[in-house]
Amino acid sequence: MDNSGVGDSGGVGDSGRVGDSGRVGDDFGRDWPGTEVEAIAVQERLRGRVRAATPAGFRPRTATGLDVHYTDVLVAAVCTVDLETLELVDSATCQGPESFPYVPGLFAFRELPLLLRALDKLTTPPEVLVCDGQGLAHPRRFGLACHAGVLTGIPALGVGKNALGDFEQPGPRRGDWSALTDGGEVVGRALRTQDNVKPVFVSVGHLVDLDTATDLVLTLAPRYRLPETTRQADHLARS
DNA sequence: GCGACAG
DNA sequence: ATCTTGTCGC
Repeated sequence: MDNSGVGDSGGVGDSGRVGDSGRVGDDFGRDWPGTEVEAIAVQERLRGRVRAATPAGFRPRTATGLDVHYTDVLVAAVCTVDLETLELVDSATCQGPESFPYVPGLFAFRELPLLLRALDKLTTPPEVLVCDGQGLAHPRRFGLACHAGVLTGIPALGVGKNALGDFEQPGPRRGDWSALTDGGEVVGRALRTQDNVKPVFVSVGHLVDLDTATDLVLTLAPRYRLPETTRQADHLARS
């Protein structure tokens, strides 16, 4: 088939050209508001495009981690690792000035513009995006991972170090998990990736279900709390 | 109303 | 996110 990147369904090429090149970074569907009110409106408009099911035959060979480091400017880094060996196979960075203030719930507007430009620089098309933050585990069900997935058309999931919703402590062993809820709705999982270590918070971004996302995160974190994708991207962003 | 709040 | 020493453990 063809999961070559941009412009999945929905179809309203409301800003910029329609994707035809297979590049990750097409302008399709992108707009970067300048105010919080506009940003929330963008989230409300795009949230309906999220697909929380894993496409049949989804067998990624690589996973791509996204992270942003804050200094004078923002440094976005993306790192693709082989899911078999967890070795780095591709990476890119991009830096630029702060373009949106930090507002919990409006994260994507701060980090995504640079992250998308970094994704454009990759040699190999990403198969699944592992975002540093939440996906559906978000007050409007449209966190960074959903936004990244919808704008690129690439399967995406969120792995947060902290949660926005409510959860009970999962069991103490690697692989144990408990439901992460918000307003009584299950929006993700508190997942223990290492024995007796604080859990991470996994949620669906786009084109993956919660079980698949959980499996991927466990695969990516055989030894450390955070997935290798995140660790590699974090390392690259601060170098 | 007030506080808390992904990175 | 970032400001920051030492310390315990594999």
